[in-house]
Amino acid sequence: MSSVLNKKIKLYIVDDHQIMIDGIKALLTNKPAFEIIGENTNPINALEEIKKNTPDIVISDINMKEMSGIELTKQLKEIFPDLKILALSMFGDKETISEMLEAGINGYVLKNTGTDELVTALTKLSINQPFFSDEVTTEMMRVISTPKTPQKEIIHLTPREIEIVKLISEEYNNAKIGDKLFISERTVETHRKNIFRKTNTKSVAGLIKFAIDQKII
Amino acid sequence: MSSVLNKKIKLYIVDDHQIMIDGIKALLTNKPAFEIIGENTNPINALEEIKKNTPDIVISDINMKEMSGIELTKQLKEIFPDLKILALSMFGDKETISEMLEAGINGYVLKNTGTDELVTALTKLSINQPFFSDEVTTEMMRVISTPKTPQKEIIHLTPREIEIVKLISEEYNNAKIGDKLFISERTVETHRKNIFRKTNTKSVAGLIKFAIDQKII
DNA sequence: TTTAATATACCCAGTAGCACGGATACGTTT
DNA sequence: AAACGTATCCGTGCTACTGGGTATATTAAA
Repeated sequence: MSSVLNKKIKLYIVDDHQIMIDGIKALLTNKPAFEIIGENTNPINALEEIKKNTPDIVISDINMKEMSGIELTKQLKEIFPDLKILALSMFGDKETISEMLEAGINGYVLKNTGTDELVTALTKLSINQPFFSDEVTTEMMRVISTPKTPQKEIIHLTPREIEIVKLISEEYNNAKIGDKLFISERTVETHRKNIFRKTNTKSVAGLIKFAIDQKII
Repeated sequence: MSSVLNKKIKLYIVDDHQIMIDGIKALLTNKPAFEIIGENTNPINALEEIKKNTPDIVISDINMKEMSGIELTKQLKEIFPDLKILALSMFGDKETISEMLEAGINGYVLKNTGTDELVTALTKLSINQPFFSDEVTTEMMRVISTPKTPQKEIIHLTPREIEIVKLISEEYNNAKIGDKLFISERTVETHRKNIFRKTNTKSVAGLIKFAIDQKII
């Protein structure tokens, strides 16, 4: 704690939106514990600046044009494992939270939560404690408590099979598919058989639904 | 212009995100031409406050929990047709822009554009001129220049045909469908034929994609 | 090196779906 | 009332797909 009292906590702000940066700065003007040593609307430039003049905490948006906050976090953590990173985001969806946690985030605050929360988060992070908005925590709990993953077994199709599926979805018949791929119609039939077996479907109808589900088409 | 010089332009800020409100306020602190007479993170409450103490310009976010900026704009414009409304949004997608224009928006600024732009927009609006961010303008031009709408003709399937489509999508074959609907397999085939003709598809693959597109399944 | 997976190809028997016929019933328009 | 469009129904053949095998060359993994 003593170090916290003796010297200011150096902050660096990365956010696509200048207004958001200004908002954060406005919030912290009357908080002498914090000192903003830099800001940038471009995460790539921010990365370079942080390398030269390293802050204690980086406040970063997640959804940015040039580079995602997830990527930025990964790169920063690789160079400065002790650097604290506070994610600031509009959304608190499962995937993003999971990815940010894996990247090594120290805190996650939703942009629509109270302003005090930001200060609380920064204070926590400065004394090596994590901080997450309630909504984020709830989402995290939900993820953890989910009875494992629905364990829908991963169906693996070979590259060739995926090609065939795509052509089937484009309404080609077996003969045409054979022509297109320079293989015998018999071979196409074999691939079809294997595909239906693997995907547990018994008609093109089911196959197409599978393909859409798997984002093959 | 004289009125602008003589008295301050009264602003009201509506945004889900307190930080964003603070950012806007910070931006305008050294702009004596503007006076912020109110702010709210809840558009419904904002609507009530604005009714009581009406500003010259309302700066509003578009994507808000309780009520969209589009709805807020409509309601405000109904009561105060001369009230200027400046939309502030993360995104500049076609649909949103169109809807906002229909609602009677006076300006549209993207949150990730420069801070000066906000001041420019407010100034323009105060002298009864519209203002739109370049990105928004570009998108608007694109919408207008688009050769009409792709006019995808509405394909009408009869209730019976829709039933058939559903059953096909569930991997039933013609015989089973006939059994289920108490009709001959031949009749099912006729329906199929007509469905393929109407939907301009030539295999189940295309039909399923059509059905998903049309939200039949 | 043996094993497993992938991609290729074929045969054959059975059948589902398609093309091409034709038919009846019902409502709308002229 | 006649004409028209739409929805419903049915039969006959032919073609394409299905499902059961078997087989080989290549590559990746153990």
